[in-house]
Amino acid sequence: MLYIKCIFGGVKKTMTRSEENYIKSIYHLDKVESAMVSTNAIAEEMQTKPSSVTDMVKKLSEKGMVNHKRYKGVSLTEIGRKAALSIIRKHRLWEVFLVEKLDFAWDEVHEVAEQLEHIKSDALIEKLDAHLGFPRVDPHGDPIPSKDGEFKKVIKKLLSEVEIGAEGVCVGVKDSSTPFLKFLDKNKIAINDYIKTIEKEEFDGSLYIEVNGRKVHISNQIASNLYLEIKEAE
Amino acid sequence: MLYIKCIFGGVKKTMTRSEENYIKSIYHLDKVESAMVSTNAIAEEMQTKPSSVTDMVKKLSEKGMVNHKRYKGVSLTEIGRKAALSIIRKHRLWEVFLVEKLDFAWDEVHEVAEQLEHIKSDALIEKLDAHLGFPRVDPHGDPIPSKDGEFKKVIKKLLSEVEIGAEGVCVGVKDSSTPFLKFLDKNKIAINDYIKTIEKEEFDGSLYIEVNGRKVHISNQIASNLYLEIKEAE
DNA sequence: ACATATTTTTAGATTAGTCTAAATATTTAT
DNA sequence: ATAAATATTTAGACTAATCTAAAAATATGT
Ligand SMILES: [Mn+2]
Ligand SMILES: [Mn+2]
Ligand SMILES: [Mn+2]
Ligand SMILES: [Mn+2]
Repeated sequence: MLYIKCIFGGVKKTMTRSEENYIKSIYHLDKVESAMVSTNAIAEEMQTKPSSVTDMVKKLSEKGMVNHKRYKGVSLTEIGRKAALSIIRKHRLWEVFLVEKLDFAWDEVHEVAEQLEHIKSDALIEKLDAHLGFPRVDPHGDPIPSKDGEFKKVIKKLLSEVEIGAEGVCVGVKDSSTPFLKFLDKNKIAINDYIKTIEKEEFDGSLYIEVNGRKVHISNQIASNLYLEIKEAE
Repeated sequence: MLYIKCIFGGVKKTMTRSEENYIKSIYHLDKVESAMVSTNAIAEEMQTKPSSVTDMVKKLSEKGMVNHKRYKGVSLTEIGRKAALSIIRKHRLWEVFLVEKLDFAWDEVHEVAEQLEHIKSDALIEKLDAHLGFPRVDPHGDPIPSKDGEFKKVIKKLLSEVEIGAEGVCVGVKDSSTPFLKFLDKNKIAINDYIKTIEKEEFDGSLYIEVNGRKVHISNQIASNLYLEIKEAE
């Protein structure tokens, strides 16, 4: 197994690729549910078996990356959270690189970034960050954590959940799957477009909207996967 | 273990990171000795034990990447050679990227390229190649194989082996270690500099040369690690 | 409350890659 | 040509990461 030293929040830890993938999964699950993360949920996310998860969770727990209460689930420690953010930072910076510099489409970058995020070199990621002009968000609108794990909180709401008449900049997608992103490309809806909600169809919950002034009719499923930045009314 | 399909010379093969590193080592050893490569030589190159080499060689042999005669050593098959060149291509393209785009010094890129060379994505490496303007050589002057394993043969000679009075462009280094590259930086000797040999010191074999017109005195050890492109006298 | 269903953990096996120590083959030197 | 030295392979063990099947804990429904 390949071990290379890295620094997370000032604490030197060495993690295998598998450990990193688990930590990242746990982070993502932790965010949406905010309770303890269940073994089955991790297994589902990682496309693996619950028994494998139990094994890995034990190891991560011994390393101080997660808190584990038998039969009750896991949560990230501060070190684990920092580690997760470090990997997410790398993943998103590489995604920016692939789209901005190498001309990949935004639906093609995930698999490669999934590999690149594990390259171990602090100098590399800092120089990459500079080369890209210190981007704040990735091609899908997701924020890029800073070196020490901070990130800008965007006040955003799903298009399906804003009141009719609301308007704002499209700042992200919830689903990053190829079919969805390709749909958006085809319908010329992109990050940073200005969107107004015009009317909601009672029957199917579909939405009449304006994208940069152009009228578009989208299903409720589409609307449930697009984020709008909402200006707080003062 | 992580397996991702890749294409080498039209033949789909999946190789682990470890297999790739072995194949690359065998390729490098094969080139200098051109006889069969010995188990101990591979163990030395890979910083591992002969018994581990034997195991891996068996696996590579079953996969059709090397020919193995028990107790006699190994040589690469055509598929193995193509695989090695594919990895070397990636390694050197990434080195160019690190130096040209991310501002790494030429003595800092090897370790990171050693990781990046294993990223599996044909699209990635083709787009990277284009992004870099299809470079023919890496920062150390080593040629970059084309997608299908061809590369330009440079007629080059070690500075220590050319006759006195010979002159030509410095096209590469034999040793790529940090101390040697830093020495060259310090003494302002770089790839593409024009070098003339003036005189050889009988006593220690050291060499008086001119680098872009500037007089420099270098030891025989330095001269034995610098390549000059020699113009064939017609 | 208690039986049933679900979730989680344990036990034991498997594969890749490595190691040490011992056995075997080859090379070298007398 | 034989013995000694060297090189290579085999045998057996170890760790990391996974799996299946079975056991144990927790949650759910009536
Ligand atoms: Mn990954
Ligand atoms: Mn993304
Ligand atoms: Mn490598
Ligand atoms: Mn190089």
